[in-house]
Amino acid sequence: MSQELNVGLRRPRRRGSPQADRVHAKTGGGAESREEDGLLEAERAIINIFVDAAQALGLPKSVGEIYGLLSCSQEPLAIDDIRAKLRISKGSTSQGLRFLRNIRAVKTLYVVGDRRDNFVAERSLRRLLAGFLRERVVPPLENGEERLKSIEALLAENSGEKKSILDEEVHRLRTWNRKSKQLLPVLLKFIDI
Amino acid sequence: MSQELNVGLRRPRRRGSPQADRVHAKTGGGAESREEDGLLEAERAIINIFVDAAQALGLPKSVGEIYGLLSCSQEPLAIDDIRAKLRISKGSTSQGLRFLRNIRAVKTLYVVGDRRDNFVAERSLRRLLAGFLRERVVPPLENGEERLKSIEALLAENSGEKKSILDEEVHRLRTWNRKSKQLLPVLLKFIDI
DNA sequence: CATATTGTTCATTTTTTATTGAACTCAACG
DNA sequence: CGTTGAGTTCAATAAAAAATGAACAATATG
Repeated sequence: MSQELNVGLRRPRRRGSPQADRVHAKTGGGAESREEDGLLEAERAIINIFVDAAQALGLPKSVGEIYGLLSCSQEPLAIDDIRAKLRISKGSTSQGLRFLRNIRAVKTLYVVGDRRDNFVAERSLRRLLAGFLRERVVPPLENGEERLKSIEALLAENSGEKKSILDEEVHRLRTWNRKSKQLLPVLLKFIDI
Repeated sequence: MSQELNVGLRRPRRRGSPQADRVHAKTGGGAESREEDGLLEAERAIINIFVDAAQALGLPKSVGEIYGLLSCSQEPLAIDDIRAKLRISKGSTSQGLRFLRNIRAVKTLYVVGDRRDNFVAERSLRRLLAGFLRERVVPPLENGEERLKSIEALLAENSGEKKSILDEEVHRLRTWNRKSKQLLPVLLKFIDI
């Protein structure tokens, strides 16, 4: 792609040949329209929603695919089921599930007589959000305070004309940091589903 | 980088030779430590905070650099000032400023006797957030409703075993969508700075 | 108008990120 | 304990995204 910011200015476009859509393009096209991978067209459309959401959050497409698939599935799925249905590699599947497990977006379920790990999607938006915040938002915010301290230290040994504006800037960033941390519980309180 | 998810599992690392840090690594190292680019070490550290924030939001590094620089600067800066201080290309600067203008994170300021566009950073977190939400969050949410409608249409012509679970799934996604839209004003009300 | 100054565009290049799959570890099972 | 099945790791590769900079407006200025 060219210089495009991929930042909502225009629609992202593929580079090479006009290519199949995500989650394996629909082939035939009957109303039922099943495929070799056993995914309904509607399922693929739902998965695409999660793929887009993942990309909006800066997560790899495969993470969105996996969560989307599990989210559409009543039964728990094992890694190899997921790999087969999505036609992605073992590695991606393993990595994606690891990430999703970390943020508690999926959990493993014990299935009697099955040695494999079986996964189900966390379907509560509240718990999903909580996991994401805990793993991905809180750590940078906590880290922020330390960074601001070290900037203050740099500024202390300093006395140029810029010092006062930078002091202000640090103060403002600290306020932002504090406010953001306060915001998290509010989010969770508001999202009650 | 190898398979790494870049997703908080581990620290992201550069690939090539052990390289200079962002915003041009500090060279000499005295307490004052100015550089050819005229940036104080503390300024660079602040800019780095914005670079990290940009990357967390899935925005290019250059966008973070530009906003960070403007945010540290008392006077408005013209494109070429920004380009020179950050040592980035004209193209990146222009694109980055366009994006920042779109989300109202910077605004142009008329300076008498100066033909050039001069930029200042929006320093209110509330307004910053409002712009980001309006430009980057609301459109996908609005679009979501349409996508759900078309999925319902697909499901209507369908009657397999999967139909009921997918109906449920669409219903759930619609609830998520609605809740998310309701959340936005709450955010803005809470962030009053 | 010619010319200079400012800013944008976009093909190309560089950098970063994601995916793949063969080689591995680790249990469970017989 | 060897073998099989499940899952992870990670070097290599492919794909996507960002940065560059020359060519191109567009506008002011003399």
